[in-house]
Amino acid sequence: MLDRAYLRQNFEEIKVRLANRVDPGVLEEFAETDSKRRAAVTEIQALQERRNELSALVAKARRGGEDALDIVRDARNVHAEIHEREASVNALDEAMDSVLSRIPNTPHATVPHGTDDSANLEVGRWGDRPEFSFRPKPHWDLGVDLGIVDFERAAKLAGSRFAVYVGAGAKLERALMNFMLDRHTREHGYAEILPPFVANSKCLYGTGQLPKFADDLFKLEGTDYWLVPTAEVPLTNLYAGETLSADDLPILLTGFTPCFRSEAGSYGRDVRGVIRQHQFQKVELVRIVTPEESYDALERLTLDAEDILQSLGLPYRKVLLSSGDMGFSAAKTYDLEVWLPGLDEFKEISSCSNFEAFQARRTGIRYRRSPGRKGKAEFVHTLNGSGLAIGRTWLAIIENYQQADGGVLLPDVLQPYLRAERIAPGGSLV
RNA sequence: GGAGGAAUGGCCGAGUGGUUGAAGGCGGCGGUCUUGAAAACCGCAAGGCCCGCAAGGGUCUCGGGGGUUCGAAUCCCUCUUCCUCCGCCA
Repeated sequence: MLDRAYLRQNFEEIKVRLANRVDPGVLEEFAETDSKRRAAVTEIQALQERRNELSALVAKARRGGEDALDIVRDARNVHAEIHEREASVNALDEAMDSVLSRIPNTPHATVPHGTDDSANLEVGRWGDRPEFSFRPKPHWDLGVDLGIVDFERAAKLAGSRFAVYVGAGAKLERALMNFMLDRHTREHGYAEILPPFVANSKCLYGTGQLPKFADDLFKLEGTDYWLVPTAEVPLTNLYAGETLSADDLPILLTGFTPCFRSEAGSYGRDVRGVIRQHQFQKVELVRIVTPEESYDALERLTLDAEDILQSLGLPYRKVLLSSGDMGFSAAKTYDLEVWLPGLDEFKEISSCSNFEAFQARRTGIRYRRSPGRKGKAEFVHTLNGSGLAIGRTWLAIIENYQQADGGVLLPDVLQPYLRAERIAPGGSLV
């Protein structure tokens, strides 16, 4: 969330910056709630001051051997009045939290203004699209023909939008997981984390999925557990509520999890293949840094994701999202879109964002510049990005490396993991 | 799942109803001494919120929430987490 005082003091400016991102009514609700709350707090604090004075008088009188019954009577009245007003102060506090949690992050100055993806800016392109002497198949045909993915049997287990990976398909998924984690830990300096695949409400609130996007999540009935929609949730919340020292930063974390998304409201979109699933696997990158280095960190984190695409020889483009297309919590986002020859389009495979202090405020991650207790604790900046979505990498590989005979070549870097050079037309690794 | 115990500031640890926002120690910061460092000694140090241009004032905070009381770190209820024992279990 945004800082309450900062929002109050820069209200008109922030209103302009959030133009395409929030209903103006929500900002008016903030201003109104804020002034109501402050008036109520001021009142109740004056009453508390009166109560404390009277209590001190009672203590003094008792020490002098008097009973001070009249003072006690006054104090009792003040106590009752405080009690009465407490409820409305609490309600205003909650209203304040509620309205603040519905206000998205302010876009960075370098973010293009716009209402949707049409204002996005392509900032880079890498790799040559493969040329085929035949018409390249989409992965759903290719994968099913090879027998390495099975949608019909997956439907028996869990329904639509699930996949069962079989044989070389399963091994390819596992190889990608290992390759990505190895690369990020060995070459890019990330620490590997294997977190729980469920998280509680507080964590999802902290990273911004709740309260607004509960419909996108799976919740475990009768519990406060949610299936994680991304490893961003556990990795960022790892340090929730902690005050770190400057020496601890930057913190670089990578982790593999399955990601579970209800995909409510996406009926009819990307229904074929493994583009949009209720469960997909992903290796995530998280950086926790000081405010002054967060934009440099965004560039580096994005390059870490790009390195995976380049190592795998997958052509892609890099897109700077417009203010209208960015996620709720982000201040700046790059999307990496991989080329899919079977589908004949670029498709998002990684989304790398700087959240500035937005998530740090919600999760309570602070740090101290100078050691010890001297020096105020400040909020850190958090960033994350996919490094990469494994399911989409899987399909990008089979579509880009497909051969005329129906087989698939394997990128060099994966061959040691799979101990094979290609997937033969029958689906076996050879 | 059952039975007990615990939770205090950066860390350890006192504190069972009235200047205790909190002794003491460690750690931190500043200083004296020293060529420098160490040691020793002296001193300084919590955060949130509200009012205020400011100086400053007020209020809340001893795991979270609620209650008793004129007054709660201290008494009661509840939740969470951790520890010990029992049961179950990959």
